[in-house]
Amino acid sequence: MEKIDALAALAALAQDNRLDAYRMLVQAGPTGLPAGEIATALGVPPNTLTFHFDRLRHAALVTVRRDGRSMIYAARFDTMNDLLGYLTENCCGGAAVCAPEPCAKPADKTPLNRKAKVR
Amino acid sequence: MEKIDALAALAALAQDNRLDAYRMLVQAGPTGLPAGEIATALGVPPNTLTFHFDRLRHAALVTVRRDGRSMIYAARFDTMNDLLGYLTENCCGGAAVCAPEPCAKPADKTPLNRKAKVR
DNA sequence: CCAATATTTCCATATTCGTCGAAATATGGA
DNA sequence: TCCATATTTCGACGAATATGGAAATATTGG
Repeated sequence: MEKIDALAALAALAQDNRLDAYRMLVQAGPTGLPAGEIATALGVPPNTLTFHFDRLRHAALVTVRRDGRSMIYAARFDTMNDLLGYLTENCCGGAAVCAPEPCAKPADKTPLNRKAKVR
Repeated sequence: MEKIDALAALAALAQDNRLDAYRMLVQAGPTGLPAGEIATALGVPPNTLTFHFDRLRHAALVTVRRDGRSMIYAARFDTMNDLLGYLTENCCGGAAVCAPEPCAKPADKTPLNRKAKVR
């Protein structure tokens, strides 16, 4: 995942209503949920939600498909995985360092992971 | 990590200059880097960078300490780990589902992870 | 104390963001 | 076709963001 894509995904998730909507979709699984159901559950007017879904869609975090009169939104799990990968690689000193424990790291000044590609 | 903290961390990272600055700090390790060095490297005026560091600091993503005339900023790896944990738990259908593969999931309509705590 | 260095605070500005009323569009059913 | 339902598009608004010039603050060395 490129930096610009990670930036888009982070920005998309960094908003209350969007994070809530996205989490509902994640729990709903690949089946997805109709827009109206989410609007009702979150107490957000449908047009406002459309705005937020656009953001999530442009960040490749959700997909849409029409089912009758309803628009069914579903989470794109692959993108979240890519984002996690990006954050682990680029923003956590490498998975090996961060994944297991609260990040033990060397005390010397040599960068611990030259291997991490910096774009 | 609470939802509000995750939101703050996501918002803090969802900006070009801040993401760059944070990544520099991650690579620098616990030793950290002086503000001026980062300002020069990124080509951002020092006062603008102060603004961004404030955001990162309020999101608990970095710490500061004074060393002579310089302010040394350092990444807080623990917070990034918490964020990754939050995203995995709440936004990826549970680590067990997402970590290994591009998220294979059941086709039935039963929510796959009732266990995931929703705050 | 004074000058130089490093960073922050204050302030103004342009841009982007989140929100929602109102109208428009799409679909299914009688 | 006409109506009800579901969602989007349009337009406007206040709030929050990102930016940087200018001045203020803190620290070191002479």
